[in-house]
Amino acid sequence: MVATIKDVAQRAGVSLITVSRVINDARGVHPDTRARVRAAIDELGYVPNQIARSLRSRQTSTLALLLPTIANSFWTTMARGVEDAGEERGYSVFLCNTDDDPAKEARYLDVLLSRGVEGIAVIPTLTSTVNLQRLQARKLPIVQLHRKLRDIVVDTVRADNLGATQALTERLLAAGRRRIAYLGPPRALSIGWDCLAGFEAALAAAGLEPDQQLVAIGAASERNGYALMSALLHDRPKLEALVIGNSRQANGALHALRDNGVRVPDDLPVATFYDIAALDPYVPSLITAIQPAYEIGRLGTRRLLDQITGQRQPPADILLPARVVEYPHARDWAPPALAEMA
Amino acid sequence: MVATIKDVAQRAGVSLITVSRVINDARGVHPDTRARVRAAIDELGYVPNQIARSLRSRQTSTLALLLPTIANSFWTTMARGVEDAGEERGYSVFLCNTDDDPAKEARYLDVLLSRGVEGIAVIPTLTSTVNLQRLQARKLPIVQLHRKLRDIVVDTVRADNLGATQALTERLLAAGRRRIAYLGPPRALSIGWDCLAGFEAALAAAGLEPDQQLVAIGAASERNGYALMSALLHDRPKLEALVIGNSRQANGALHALRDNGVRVPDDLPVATFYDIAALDPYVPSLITAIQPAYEIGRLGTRRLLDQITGQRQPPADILLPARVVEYPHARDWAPPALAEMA
DNA sequence: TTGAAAGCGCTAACAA
DNA sequence: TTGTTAGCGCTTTCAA
Repeated sequence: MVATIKDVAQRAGVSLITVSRVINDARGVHPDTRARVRAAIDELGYVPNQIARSLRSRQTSTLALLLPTIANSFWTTMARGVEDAGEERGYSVFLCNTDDDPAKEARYLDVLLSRGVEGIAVIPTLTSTVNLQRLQARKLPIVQLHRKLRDIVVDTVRADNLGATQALTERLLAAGRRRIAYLGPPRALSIGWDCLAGFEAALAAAGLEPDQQLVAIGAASERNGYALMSALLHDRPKLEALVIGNSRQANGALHALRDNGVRVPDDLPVATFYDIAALDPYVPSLITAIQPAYEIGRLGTRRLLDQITGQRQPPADILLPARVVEYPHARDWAPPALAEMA
Repeated sequence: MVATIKDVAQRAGVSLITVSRVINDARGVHPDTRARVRAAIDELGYVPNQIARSLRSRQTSTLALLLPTIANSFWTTMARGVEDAGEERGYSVFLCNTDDDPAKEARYLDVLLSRGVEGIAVIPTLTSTVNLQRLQARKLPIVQLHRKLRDIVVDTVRADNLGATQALTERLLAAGRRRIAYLGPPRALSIGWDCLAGFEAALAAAGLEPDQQLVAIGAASERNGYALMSALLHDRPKLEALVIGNSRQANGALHALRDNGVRVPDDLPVATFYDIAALDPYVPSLITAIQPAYEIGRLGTRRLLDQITGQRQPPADILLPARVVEYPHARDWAPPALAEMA
């Protein structure tokens, strides 16, 4: 059998509680006693049973992250921020793939409640409100990441999408473009609303009327990006530039441009939300806004941990700036000299 | 306070154990009683405490996956397979980023042991052996994914890299190429060894002597892929084709080819391990072997769960076939007709 | 079909 | 500085 605290106590010739104090680094244990207990722990290969500890102390040192899917590097970059922030404070994280399905999300919440997670970071679906209200009723600390539901008041950490889209648009304006089209996700999403607002703000600042004929809005899928782009090309051939508010739509739109013989950026400069680094010399030159996925996860989780440890602050909506860069940009590794090689 | 089994029992007018039987779907409870208990559960919003349950029953219904990093879609595709297989049987999964650091791996193992995970799926580092032996000493079920350590006997599920590299090489041979170079990771890695063996097997089957001057081996990084490729181009200008055994090296090598004005595939056809779908119309045409990451995770976890539930079979080394495809390949979505659009 | 008693491994509260 | 007692919420064992 696996060693318990009792075995350690016997071997060290002390009581259970003394061992407990040693493994919890509590003060008030004589250094000699401590050393004896430590020795016994090593000899037995004792590992404290976190389950028993949790049952008694009501602390599990676990968090959960509900995310659309782990099979997408944008979300997992964020997840990595969550994990790292958790690890800093001794917390483990359950990752749960909701597939953006509220029912699946609800099922996971039961599991997570039964496992006693101390806080939940969530990238909510459009209709997560009821699920999150249930958590609030239990007073479970929550933080929203990346997306913001309006009908609920909780800490939120996300990118400044309005500012980013405004910056993207300004780059195109600065290059002398005027007939700028916009392609983005539905306004019902916080992101969709913000991106469009940023686009319009930039136009307004330049003294331009937004032309509704140049605004194409639809579901944030690759397929739909292709469709919307095709329609724009068909109806409004004289585009001078393009802003895209979503990276999946951007993929589809780039396919459509390619299929229609439109070269990027020679025929049409494109500014978009995007984050791909793998094969950058082959990607067409783009102006891109890179959302701080890792920082969103990390800061959000720190706020969550602050809630858990009782440092409750009023819920805030925190916006982190996106970085605007041009692709292809410099490699993050330098090609080594030939002489360096073995 | 949160409702416990005791509250439910009181409300339903039965004993604790009867409630326990209901939530565990045990037989031998009168339908009427069952209904009464169910009603009490709903009224109180009772969720069983998995911690208490685990302490008593010694079952946590949790697994762990130790992987290099969650911020890489190859690993998370595999992780998604692990999660889905776990969910099928009611298991939650802890994901742990080892960053390929055995010390970090060891630290996570302590946490996982203390949390009572019932099994561990691991993508081992080169020097994980000691860590894994510690688990074996505790009789904790293990499965290795994707990589195979030689010094330890446990279930392993991975891609048939030998067969895949052989198939890649054969494609180039079938196209009439003879002076084929090979660029891959160190032989000390199971993958490195297998890929090189597959390359050589294909040459041998075609009656060709492998030319050691055309074989470049080094660390599996993008930077190193660039360096190895540059050296090959410098020393052996008359290459007719290229096989690459690792996707990070492939990225670097493609950079190097581009920087040296070598067009792919016109000047040099390239066959490689690769898995990128995002912007395929822009990626140079490649022959690629796609490893079944999801299936590796899923099958491996099923084997792990079989071990846990006592269906122990002798440890096996299971090879799943890789798919060989040519990039750019067909989109997995069809562009919609313009008429379809709103 | 139902229940009473014991105890999983640990820590909180109190005592010496 | 060290120890004793009780009990976290549940399931196992045994009994009715």
